[in-house]
Amino acid sequence: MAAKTRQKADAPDASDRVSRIREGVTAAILEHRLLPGTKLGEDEIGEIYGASRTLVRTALQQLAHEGIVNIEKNRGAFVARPTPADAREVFEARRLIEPTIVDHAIDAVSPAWLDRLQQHLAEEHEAELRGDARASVRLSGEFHKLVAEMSGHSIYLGFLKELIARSSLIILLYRRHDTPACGTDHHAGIVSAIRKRDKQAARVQMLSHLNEIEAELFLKDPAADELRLADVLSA
Amino acid sequence: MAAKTRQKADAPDASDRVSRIREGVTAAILEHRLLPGTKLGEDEIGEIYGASRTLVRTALQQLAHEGIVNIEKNRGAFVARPTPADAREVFEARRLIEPTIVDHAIDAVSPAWLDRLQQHLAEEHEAELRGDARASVRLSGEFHKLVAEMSGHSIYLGFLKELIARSSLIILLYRRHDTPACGTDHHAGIVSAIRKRDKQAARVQMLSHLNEIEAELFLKDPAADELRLADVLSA
DNA sequence: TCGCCTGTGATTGGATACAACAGCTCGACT
DNA sequence: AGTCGAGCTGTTGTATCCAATCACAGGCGA
Repeated sequence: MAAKTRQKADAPDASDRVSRIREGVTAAILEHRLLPGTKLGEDEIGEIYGASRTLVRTALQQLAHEGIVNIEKNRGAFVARPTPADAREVFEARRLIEPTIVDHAIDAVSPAWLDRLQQHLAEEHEAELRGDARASVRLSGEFHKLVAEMSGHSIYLGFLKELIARSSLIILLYRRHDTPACGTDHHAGIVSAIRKRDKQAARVQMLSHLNEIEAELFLKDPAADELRLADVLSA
Repeated sequence: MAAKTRQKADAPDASDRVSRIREGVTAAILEHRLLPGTKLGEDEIGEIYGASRTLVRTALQQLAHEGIVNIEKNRGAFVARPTPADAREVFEARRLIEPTIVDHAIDAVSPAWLDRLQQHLAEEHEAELRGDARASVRLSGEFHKLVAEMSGHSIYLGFLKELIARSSLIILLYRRHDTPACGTDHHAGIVSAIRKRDKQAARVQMLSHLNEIEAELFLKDPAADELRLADVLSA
């Protein structure tokens, strides 16, 4: 079963130190332990991971390319703060790509994959039951990545990883209520459609799932804190 | 007219040295002056651009993320050699994304943009007339990027840049005939549809354009040289 | 008191020095 | 003669060092 993990140059399991840093910081951002705008000092991170600035810099540059970190020249790296316009772009792209991804996933369906999906649903359910919001956020994103892996389409997978990472930041910034009951049921529905190999249903469910997530956002343009302040003062 | 170039953090014109290296190498790859599999030594490139290995490494890492360079641990960077499977993925992704992009481009149409498109067509035509294959390859890719810029959708633009870069490598590797008359007429047709704001026609033309490009490829699996050798020896 | 200016500390940008690894040559042994 | 192995060479990986830049604080002048 572990034979499915490919050992390509991409290094998905990431045994090297740069990947450890990258994944550590990514996890912290995606689990909302690091808020948008937070300064990511090189020495600071380096000390945490016991690495020199060289490696930290490499990791931060990769994260910048993925869009979850902004690097400002001579100022440093900060957790990205996506604008509402960014948010709309991200979700539009997801609505375009993800239905196609489930389509491919259904072509690749196998008992082993169904098991993995089912197991993932169980994990999500469990995290939600014990009220672990951080794990819920992470697992929710990983569900989509799992489907993309299943599709076997490495380019879509790469794109989706970026979109998921950004989505997590966006949800943190623009969500109305903090009800973490975002999409476990939806995910179950999608898995069910995949199991039945019903492409049409899978596409539709994926699409409506994404629409619901976006509908729960409050994408008003001056949403950033400093702009809200300006609003108040002008009143 | 130059006022349209935005000076965002993204740095599209790229005055810094890393970008100079990245764009130099990219151009060399996309214009087929550097063939797939070519070793890109750090000192070598550094000497060419008068930069230290630090900057070269940064540039190479970015290119690796874009998928046109492979970095093998402790071995160095090489011009990527996309497999036929990669090629199919790239074109499938383009068929998914680019029709949507022209759609958005039509929403953003303006006299200034139409001028730019028209001017680009003229450049492509001229390059083709004087038989400048390298310029033709480059301009052909830039046409698609121009449409993506016009759409104003920065995520699609980023994705497309990657796809275009990979496409150029793929075309180099798998093209049947070297007739450079690939798509200038198609591009003109697409521009015409954009000018008429005919989304349906634009989508259809973009799609058939991509299909024709892919149809001209010979995507047989053991296409790499070393595999052909194995084939011969087993016969 | 407010605003500007400059000095100082901290942080990043880039280059260089050192360590680790891969590939190759040459030689010895079978 | 062929093969295996040790050492050598050149390249990459990582750490550290110096320079450049920014942010802030304190002082000076209006």
